[in-house]
Amino acid sequence: MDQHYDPSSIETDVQKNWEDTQAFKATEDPSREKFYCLSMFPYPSGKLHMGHVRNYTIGDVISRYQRMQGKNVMQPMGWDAFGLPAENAAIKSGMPPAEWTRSNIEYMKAQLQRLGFAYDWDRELATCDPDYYKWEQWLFARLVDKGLAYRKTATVNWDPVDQTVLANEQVIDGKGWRSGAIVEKRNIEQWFLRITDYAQELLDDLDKLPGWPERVLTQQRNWIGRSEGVTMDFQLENSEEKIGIYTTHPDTLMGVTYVAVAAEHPLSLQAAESNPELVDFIEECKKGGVTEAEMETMEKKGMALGLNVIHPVSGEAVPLYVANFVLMGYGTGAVMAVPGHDQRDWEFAEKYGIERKQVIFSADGSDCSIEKEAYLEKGILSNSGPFDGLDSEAAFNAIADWLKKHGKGDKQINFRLRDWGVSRQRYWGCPIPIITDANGEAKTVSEFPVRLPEDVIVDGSGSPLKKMPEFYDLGNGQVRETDTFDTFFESSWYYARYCCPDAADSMLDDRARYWLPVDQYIGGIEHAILHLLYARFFNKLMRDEGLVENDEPFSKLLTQGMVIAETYYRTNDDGSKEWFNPADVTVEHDDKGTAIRATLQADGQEVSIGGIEKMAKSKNNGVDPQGLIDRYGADTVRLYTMFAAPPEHTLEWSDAGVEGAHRFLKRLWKLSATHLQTGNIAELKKDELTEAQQKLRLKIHATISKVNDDIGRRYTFNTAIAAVMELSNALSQAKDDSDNGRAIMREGLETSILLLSPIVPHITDTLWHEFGHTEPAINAAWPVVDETALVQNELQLIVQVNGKLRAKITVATDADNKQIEETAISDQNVQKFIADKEIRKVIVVPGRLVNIVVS
RNA sequence: GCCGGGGUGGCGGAAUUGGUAGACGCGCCGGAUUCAAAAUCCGGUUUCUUCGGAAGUGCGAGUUCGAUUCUCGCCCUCGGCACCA
Repeated sequence: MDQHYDPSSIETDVQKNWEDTQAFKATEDPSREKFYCLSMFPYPSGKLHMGHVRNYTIGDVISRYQRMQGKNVMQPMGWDAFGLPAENAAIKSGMPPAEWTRSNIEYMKAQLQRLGFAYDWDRELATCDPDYYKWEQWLFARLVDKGLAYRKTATVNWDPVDQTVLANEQVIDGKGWRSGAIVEKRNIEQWFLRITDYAQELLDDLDKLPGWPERVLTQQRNWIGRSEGVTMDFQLENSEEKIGIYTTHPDTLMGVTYVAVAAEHPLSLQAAESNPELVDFIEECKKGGVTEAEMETMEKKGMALGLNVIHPVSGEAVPLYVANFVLMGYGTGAVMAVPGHDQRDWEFAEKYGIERKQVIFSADGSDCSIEKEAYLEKGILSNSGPFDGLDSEAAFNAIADWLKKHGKGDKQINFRLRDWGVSRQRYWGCPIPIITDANGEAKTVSEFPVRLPEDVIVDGSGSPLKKMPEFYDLGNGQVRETDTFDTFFESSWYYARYCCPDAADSMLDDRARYWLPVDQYIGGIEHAILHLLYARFFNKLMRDEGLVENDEPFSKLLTQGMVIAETYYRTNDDGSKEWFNPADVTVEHDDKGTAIRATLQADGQEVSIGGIEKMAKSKNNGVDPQGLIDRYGADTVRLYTMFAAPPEHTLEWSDAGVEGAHRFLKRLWKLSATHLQTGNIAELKKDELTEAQQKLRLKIHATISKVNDDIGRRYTFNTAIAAVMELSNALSQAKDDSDNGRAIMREGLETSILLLSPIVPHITDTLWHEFGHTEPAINAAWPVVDETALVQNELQLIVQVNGKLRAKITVATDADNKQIEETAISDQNVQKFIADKEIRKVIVVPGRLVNIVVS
């Protein structure tokens, strides 16, 4: 065999062999245990970035490991092909989005293949293909029929210069990204899906997902935001008009001293007609930031409307305010305010001199004063008329019952989650299959797909569809919808379509019921809420349509961390920063290895070392995977990304680390080549092993056991690799030319090769053949632990005195505690520390340590 | 402001159930090889030290024979957030 490791030639050969033998084609086989491993599909933006490489390597390692465990593995790949970047590229280059997207797909597919991922490419799909999107049009039509999709007016960002709707990310500081014009809010008719109908189930079923990270579950729970409370009406004084409010603290109802409405509330707008000051205030509220962080920290402001409302229980009049912290979009746009028991209300009352009334008192007599801040604990009611003496919990029910009995309110469960607006006033997306007739009546189309015209010019002034009567004008006053779906629509069900990508007569078929749910889903944490929530919702919609049987689409979820890298910059005269790519910078270190100086290779002059940040165009710190693959081969790139950090952590890019990974592969190659030169190997005689040989075999089998746990259960690929590195270090140190010695070397090398094969599949497959195997490594059985190799006659224990390490002793495996104690105490160094002291206690932890406690 | 992660050598990280802190890799130092360099190989590498040891996992307490691990308080940092009544 060649003494020299040449990744590019072996990787080409191995990949060709996989392709020729259709090695990763997945076929349904009910007699075998299936394993569906899915990595989130990429948006075809042009070329792969490091985040993709990391994501897909993780998925590939899991897939290949499961395959070697004997499972029937399916790992597909496809393209999230609709979206805004294609339109932006079209504006810049004039290339139609379809063409741009398809050429990107072609290039990126070649990159994925070059990395050697074990995909079943026969299942490839692109969401911009009519054969794909026709089925979501079909499903949408079903949802319209069922009343789960409906049309209502909603607000969008409107660029008055470009005459187009803008996505949130196209609005920068309130201005259009291209025109710079001040963005306006416009109300237009849009389609919504009733995800709120599924809010409770989406919440409850989170409990069925123990294989999801806790923080994703928490984020989803918070997003759904279930709360139990009470709705009730406050009547306007001297009027028939009522204001509905929602509260989660009805127990504090008797402490209400004012009611506040949102700036956009009808009552507030009405009052503004005769109050110019109020008009100004409402305008001011519109301008303020709307993020949660801004809201929580901003000054609480309001204005009295000069009206009173009647307390539903006491009949007292309390003032009505408009306040900047009340949101029109949530609940009823009005709140009851209890300054005594809500900190925000307390601050508002303090500012405007409104009465604070205490109605909850501590049960145990501890301080519950509301002089300095609101009292937020539960307690006993007082100053609450008929409800005095009840505790908070009992009062919740008693007050709710009272309101219901008197027709003034009722219990209600609220969700933060709102219905999903799916209309986008965009071109490059799936057409919404709706036709509006001359009477303004919307109906679904009956033939699918509604094809998106692809031969168009995108100039940035609105969707081309709106300028194509041949698309929308159907005659007789019938008009086709020109909006397209939110691209989350496509990504909400692609995982199911992979099971049967060629199903021509239905959205899904029996094959989906074989493969689903996805056993392992891998993707970025940035999708923790929206994509994963929508996909879960779609799964339930498809289930209720009889298309799938499972309640949840993804049994296990792994969220990989970001890829980050050092940044380098120079500050220009005008204070702006120019960023330099790490590849163009040389870093000098001091004797300890601390970076002290960085220079630009081009001019040799110094550059500033910035922080370590997420790889991004804006900081020019991205590392192009292609260059690394060309230089080191796919295996090295795969090995480094899996070795540098556990999958959930951020991964800090290091060129030196890549070198190290490459060095390891070279050593493995060399060690194998050297061993193979020693010729034929006799069979191992297990009962004639020397102590050193036993030790080495123990290391081999302990490594198998460790790697099984690390890859199969913990997904800590970095420690699995470290374990094999340890084994290979031990093998290279063993200089043993005896028959048994060479047999153990063979065993150790073959084991290392198979254990590493999910991670670095090309070099291992090549070596596997060099070791005389005719079947490819992907079809080899996973190494099995030889339990007899793990048996030890003696083991090492550590000896502590008062918890401090003082000696290491070797004892027989079957020694009893008394013998162990004696050996420990008689140790010379231990004696030094216990000499003239009294032994108070000896703790023996079997197989681990002895701790001698002395006074 | 709220919610959720983190904090261990010069660096990335390891220590899985409370039991040898720093595995493995990088970097750095020394040596071998070389005309020389690259590559490769061998050895060393937490800090302090009177060379016996001592200290040490963000800071301060606590529980324990024993704490990176558990509890309480604080500091820093990263991520998420839709004014959530």
